[in-house]
Amino acid sequence: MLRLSKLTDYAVVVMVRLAEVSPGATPDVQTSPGIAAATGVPEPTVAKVLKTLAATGLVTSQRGARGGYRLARPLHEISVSEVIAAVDGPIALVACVDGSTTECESQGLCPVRGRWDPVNDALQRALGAITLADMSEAGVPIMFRIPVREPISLPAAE
Amino acid sequence: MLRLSKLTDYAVVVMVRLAEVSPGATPDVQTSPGIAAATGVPEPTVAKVLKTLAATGLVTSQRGARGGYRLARPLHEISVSEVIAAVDGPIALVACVDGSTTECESQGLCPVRGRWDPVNDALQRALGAITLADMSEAGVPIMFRIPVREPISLPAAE
DNA sequence: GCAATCAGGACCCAATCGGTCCTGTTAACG
DNA sequence: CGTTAACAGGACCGATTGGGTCCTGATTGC
Repeated sequence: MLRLSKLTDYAVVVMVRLAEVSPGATPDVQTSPGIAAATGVPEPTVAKVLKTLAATGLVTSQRGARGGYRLARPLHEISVSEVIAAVDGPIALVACVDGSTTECESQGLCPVRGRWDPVNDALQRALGAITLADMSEAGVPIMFRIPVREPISLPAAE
Repeated sequence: MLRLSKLTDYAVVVMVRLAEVSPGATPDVQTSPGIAAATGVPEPTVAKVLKTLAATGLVTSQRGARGGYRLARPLHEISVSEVIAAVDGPIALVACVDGSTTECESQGLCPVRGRWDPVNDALQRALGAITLADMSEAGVPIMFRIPVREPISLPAAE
């Protein structure tokens, strides 16, 4: 596998979307329904992702009426590994990473006890070197981006 | 997550074990039950992993009586990414990697369409640079290794 | 010919993820 | 001051997939 969850994908989509707001705009925050409408991701899922991201500090929230979410840092300062860690938990390739010595039933027999650590480390460095800005800019023509203002409440048909 | 399956872990254990045989030894192959006894991994699981590895060419098999398995290449020529790809399928972080344009329901809206590609590439390079030899040597004192000869049928108690 | 061993399935159970919903709590606006 | 809009933080369920076992062949050495 090594296939990460859709939630992480959604998180990237949402955060990139979150960056599409002028710093001095009147509502400098965006609401869950608004982002859902703009990205096509179901509202409850967007809300769930946003709450998770807010809990880990990658985005900041404004409660109450006229509230919403805002990026805690610019895109180019947020690495992919941070997003993955926030949504999917710590990046660990295998169950017996460290500690948990009681877990492995084949205690002294397991020839690779803790050997995944360098692999995890390499992975961490590779993912830490890529920022959301790298995933956002280029690749997708600007014409495909939905403008921020106007939540464009989608008709029920679709 | 990004937590890969136990099968991959077992595959590494089994292959490292497979390397613990002298090139000119009388039985230069090892059987599934023998490896299972030496590593502590359940026999059926070992057999399953071995069959998968044989199907992808990472190990070669000798059928019939006195048969068994043998590493196709030395440990230091087998990268972690190969093992992962063999057991868990191709390394792809997200469902919509390429092709499968019909999959994404939020077609033109998805701002990161195909943006995971550089991430996957970085991952591939990171994992491709680490070989099984890197995971085998050091870290585990040689005294913990079970000698190859003598399958030491474990007592039922433990 | 017999026995040991791999090959390649089918199969089931459990864990986990994806997704939805409900009930607070907060804060702006009239 | 009340109402409303929006986040917070759960519980909850269904579907998918992985982990693991087992069974029936095919092959080869003795």
